[in-house]
Amino acid sequence: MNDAPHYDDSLTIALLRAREAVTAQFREHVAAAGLTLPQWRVIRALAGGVEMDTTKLAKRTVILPPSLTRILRHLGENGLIEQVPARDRRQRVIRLTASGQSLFDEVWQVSQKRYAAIEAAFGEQEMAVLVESLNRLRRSLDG
Amino acid sequence: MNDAPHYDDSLTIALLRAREAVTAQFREHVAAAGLTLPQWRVIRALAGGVEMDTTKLAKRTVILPPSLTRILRHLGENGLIEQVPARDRRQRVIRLTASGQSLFDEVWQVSQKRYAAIEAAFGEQEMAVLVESLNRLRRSLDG
DNA sequence: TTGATTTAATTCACATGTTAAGTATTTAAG
DNA sequence: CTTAAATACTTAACATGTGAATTAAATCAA
Repeated sequence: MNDAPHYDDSLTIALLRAREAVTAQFREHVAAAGLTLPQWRVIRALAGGVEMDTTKLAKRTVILPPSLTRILRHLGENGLIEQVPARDRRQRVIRLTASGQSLFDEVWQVSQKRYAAIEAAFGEQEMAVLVESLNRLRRSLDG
Repeated sequence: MNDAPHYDDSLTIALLRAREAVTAQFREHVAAAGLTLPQWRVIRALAGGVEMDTTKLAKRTVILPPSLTRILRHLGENGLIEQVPARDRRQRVIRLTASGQSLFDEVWQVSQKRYAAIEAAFGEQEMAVLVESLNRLRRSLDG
């Protein structure tokens, strides 16, 4: 009926704003640890002794390969990650250093609290439903 | 119970991936028109003769002021937007040129089809519920 | 009216997002 | 065994994200 863009109702904008609101809950304490949010996603993916090559890491953290290359350089320079020898010499297999795991442990404690606070504010049940819905949306578009 | 990060179930990652899947549906035809997605958000916000200052535009398009400054420079150089004299001379009030509106009309036709396709794939009802849920999440975190 | 404060926008510096092209290694075809 | 194709990353170039500092104009207090 109305061709005018209903801006605030659009899915794309709603996703942007929701993401902005959620990341804001984590940005402060992650930055206090000297990390950006993408860097933190990488650290988090490797926590607990996980070893992973760049391709898997990129998919898991939702970071494009060129960005990940730069992020791994930063983290390596700060002594938070190290490279593991791999059979396939094209691959870069990465893991956390002891220092990286320590930093994870610190930041993770606060992150858990923030996550719990979001669940408390929004509703634990509704949050599970929302995550399910988001993942279903993605599957319906990928396939 | 389990301290290990349940990566794929996390709200932040689910939001990232869902957004990635949705924007992928629009990126191709927007790029074919010579626009990036943030540039398109700005064009879209101004469509139909809307005039807006930078602060409102930044909030509406979810683009931070420094980014918006650069985007407006690009769009101005391409003759898609122009400045409107404002009472408050600190403000930059912007509107589309005729050329900008034409480009909007073209791209918007395809965008509507893509949006409809997403609704068809995911479900119109579920989509409305999802958008409502995302906006409620945001309100519960902002307040 | 003057001077301090607030507001609007830009600039700067650095990090990430995005696409295309390039390099090294592995796999597979012949 | 040799070479073409595929794979894993990296580099390059440009656009945007992000926080801090800067500039210009409007507002407010005294």
